[in-house]
Amino acid sequence: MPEEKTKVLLAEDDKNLGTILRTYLNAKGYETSLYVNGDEAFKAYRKEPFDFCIIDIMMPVKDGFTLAGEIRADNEDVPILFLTAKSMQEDKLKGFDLGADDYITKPFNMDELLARMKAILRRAKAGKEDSEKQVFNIGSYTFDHNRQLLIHNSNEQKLTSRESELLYLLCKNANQVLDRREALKEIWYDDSYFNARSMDVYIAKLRKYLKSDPSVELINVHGIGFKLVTGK
Amino acid sequence: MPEEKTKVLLAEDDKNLGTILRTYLNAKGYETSLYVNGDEAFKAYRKEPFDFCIIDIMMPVKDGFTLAGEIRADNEDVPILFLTAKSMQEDKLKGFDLGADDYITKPFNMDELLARMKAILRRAKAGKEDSEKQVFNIGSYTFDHNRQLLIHNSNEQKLTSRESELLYLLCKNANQVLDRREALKEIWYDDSYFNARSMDVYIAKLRKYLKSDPSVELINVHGIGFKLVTGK
DNA sequence: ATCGCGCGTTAAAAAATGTTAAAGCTGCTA
DNA sequence: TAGCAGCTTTAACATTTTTTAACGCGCGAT
Repeated sequence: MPEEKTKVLLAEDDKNLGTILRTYLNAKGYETSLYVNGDEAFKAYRKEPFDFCIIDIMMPVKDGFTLAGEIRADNEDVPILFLTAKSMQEDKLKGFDLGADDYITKPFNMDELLARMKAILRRAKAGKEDSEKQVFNIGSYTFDHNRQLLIHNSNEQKLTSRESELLYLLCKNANQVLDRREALKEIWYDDSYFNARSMDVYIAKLRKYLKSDPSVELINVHGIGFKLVTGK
Repeated sequence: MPEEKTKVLLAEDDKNLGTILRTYLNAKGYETSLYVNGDEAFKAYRKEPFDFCIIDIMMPVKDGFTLAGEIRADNEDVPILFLTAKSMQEDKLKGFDLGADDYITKPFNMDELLARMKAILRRAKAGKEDSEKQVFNIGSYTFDHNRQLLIHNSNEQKLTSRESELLYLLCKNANQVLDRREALKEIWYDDSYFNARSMDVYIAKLRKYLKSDPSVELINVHGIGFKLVTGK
């Protein structure tokens, strides 16, 4: 399967540097479009989406900060990397609060630029996978495993780590039996007598938290484990 | 493919300590050669290249500073770590500007020595191939690891080194659990009780800095570590 | 039915963490 | 070199989380 090329928007007013960069990035497998000021770049951006933006801060007509702000207003996920002059004062970078992912100071090594791009893209990708389905609906409850939060009618119950991990396993096995030993090995790394009793204590706690919705039940399967029955 | 072992040059005149160190490092997978003075060490160095140098400063015939200088003159990249006596004044080391990567004071813990070696080697490696991302977006905050700055609504909070390093590790593991011990070994080189408590103090500080955005949370995972949960 | 074992539940004990402040260090400056 | 300022560690105490203990009940096999 032919992999989709990453489209790079490059906004750089120095034609010399810009051309070199574009050539370099194209050689590295990126589909790079060069624009010599923020205005042109934004016009192009509106016509077609890009996967990555490299923006020089100091440009005529429309500077890099403004351009980045406009792009961010439209899309808060697309990675943005700034090119800054070495002379730029720290306080100027202060305004650099609009969700740029990184910056690099001129003059820079093109390999380093590439390395940073890759790091950002890798991270963005990982971020998407991470934030997958960690949120479950349990009857009228909502459980956010990542935040360790159990929400019911706009009131939030913070869960402890153990509570959250146990509820997470139960949710993954909703309406199925969660085996005691499995859970113990997963959370306590060892199914000893005391850990088993500890788990029972947590089951009791979860029942308390979940008692507001009678259609949700946490029932025991004698000698086997527990089952989270969600009402619907 | 068999991985190439890291070759370590160890210059230490105390034969007792030197032998123990060599044995320890060899057990940890480093190919270690021991020399009892700077002269012998440099002769060996000219014959074959090393990947890492551990040099005692006070040695007969040719002292550690001289040896390090000679090695640096030949190769400005090879990592050098000094062993110093406790009595040695800080300012003597400071004046020595021959590109040592670190030093450790006798008597030292061998695990700590190893941890520092690993840190230095990791940095050297990272610098070459994959310079890491250093600007992170944490909810409505922007964290610049390089400048040790935490920016929110165009107001800057300067961070101390420890704060910045810890936040950096947390960001690299955003929405994942950062293991306590990992962080301690990375930043404090040693996970002792007091270092762990120190880390807790820094966690509290970071929480204060980050409290302006309620969608950002720094939650504890009991007995394991911490997790930086970013809004979005 | 009844006996043993697994489970429900609550509370106390133990361990880990939260938080604040003071003590220790280091580098800088007058 | 004394003193100050910033940073880190240590100390002390508060709070939270987890584990252990204790007691009682009910399921299920005999």
